[in-house]
Amino acid sequence: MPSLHQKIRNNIEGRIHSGELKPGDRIPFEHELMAEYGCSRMTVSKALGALSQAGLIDRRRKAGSFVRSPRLEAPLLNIPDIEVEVKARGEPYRFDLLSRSAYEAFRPDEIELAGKGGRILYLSGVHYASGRPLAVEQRLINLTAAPKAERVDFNDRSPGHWLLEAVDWTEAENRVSAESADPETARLLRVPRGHACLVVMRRTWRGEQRITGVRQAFDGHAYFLTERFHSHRG
Amino acid sequence: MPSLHQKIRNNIEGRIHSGELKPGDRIPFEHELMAEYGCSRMTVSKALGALSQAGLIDRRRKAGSFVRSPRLEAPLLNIPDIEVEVKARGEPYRFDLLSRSAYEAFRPDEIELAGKGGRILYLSGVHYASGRPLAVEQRLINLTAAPKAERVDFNDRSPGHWLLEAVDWTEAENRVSAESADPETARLLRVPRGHACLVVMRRTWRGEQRITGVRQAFDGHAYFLTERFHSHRG
DNA sequence: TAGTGGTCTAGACCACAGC
DNA sequence: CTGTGGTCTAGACCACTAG
Repeated sequence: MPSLHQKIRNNIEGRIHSGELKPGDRIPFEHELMAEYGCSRMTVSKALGALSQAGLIDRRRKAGSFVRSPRLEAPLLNIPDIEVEVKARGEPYRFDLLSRSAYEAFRPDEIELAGKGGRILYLSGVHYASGRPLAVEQRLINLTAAPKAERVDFNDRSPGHWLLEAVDWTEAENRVSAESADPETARLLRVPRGHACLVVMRRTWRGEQRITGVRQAFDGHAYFLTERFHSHRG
Repeated sequence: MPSLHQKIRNNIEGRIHSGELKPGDRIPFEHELMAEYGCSRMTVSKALGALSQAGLIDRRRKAGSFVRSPRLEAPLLNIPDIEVEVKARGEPYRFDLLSRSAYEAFRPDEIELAGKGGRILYLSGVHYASGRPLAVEQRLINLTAAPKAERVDFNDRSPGHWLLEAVDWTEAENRVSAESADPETARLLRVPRGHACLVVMRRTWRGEQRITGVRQAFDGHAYFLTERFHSHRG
């Protein structure tokens, strides 16, 4: 259940993205929104403040709040943390662990991750937003690099979220592709077989040592990656 | 004169960046900060909420607020130039123009690009690598921003390649998603209907002015995007 | 269960920009 | 001068979770 200030924010954000409110348009005054939602001014202010911080609106005393033109953003890339992204949208998040096992590296990709004789933690599970499946994840963790992982209960925690907090990393590589959903993935995502999925494969390092490798398959219609950056020429 | 919640935020942010507070450390509880700054809880909450939204801290009920692991910065992002990428792999490149027309902006997305009454150049075509189709492209060019485009023969030149050389840009936004191939796209890419395609939608700006908007659909099995980057913590 | 953050209220004063 | 947003208060109840 989104909070009231989230509702107000989502409502206005939707009207901007739908084109109902265009750059330059004035959005209702705070006191008008107070009346519309029957709430206090602080609540309205929190919603508009968040929109302002997100760069969607421009607020001017005495004049009002106005829809901004697309703004410049710093080129910032991060390892997407699905848990954080879902919660940032004001939706409840859940991770369901499907399987878990620890064993000695055997396949070539496992040996590349943990070295010969190194131990691997394999995890698979599903990320949910508002109770609907968002992504299926398969992950290998190098237990030499992150030994604590073996004692963590991932039944209700996103492994990626835990790793980002628990283990320092120095390098990461994302590979993004599109694939048709195999029957198992389709079942877990609750989409038809063959449905287009956005697949992100990521590897992370700490120095020369590999930490984790993960494959995340998103419903292609429900998720997209966005990056915004500016020219080095200006 | 910074406001009080700004002071609190700046103070904590400084202690994080200076290393006094490290990832995992707990920052003072709200009631402790209330006493320290002699202010109400709402003020403290606003400061910590901003730090949380900025991704610097993680807040957990009953537990407290904790410094998060650092985010990463992108070393460089660029606009992929398919022509350059294909040739860099040592393969012959070809662009086939399918259709071309110039007209006045009509649809909402066209008006967003060129303004009301602005003129648009629409191009569609296929990128080939070693004679095999790699991507289908549909592109709108704002002729106010790039008037020279109207006199260019794109029958054998990649519009993206020409634009990158002819027109300066300051901002760009990429949106990456996965879609099933519609019949027309499938025919052009020579893949089955419903085949998973990697779709890149890109918009570019020069200051406040839009330059171009393009949608490129790649065979999901033949193409992927890769990015590699470093943590600033090392 | 107790303590934390999450949210919200009904006021208030002030700074600033538009009229 | 007036009306707007910017900030702040001193409460309150609720949700979640660590112990």
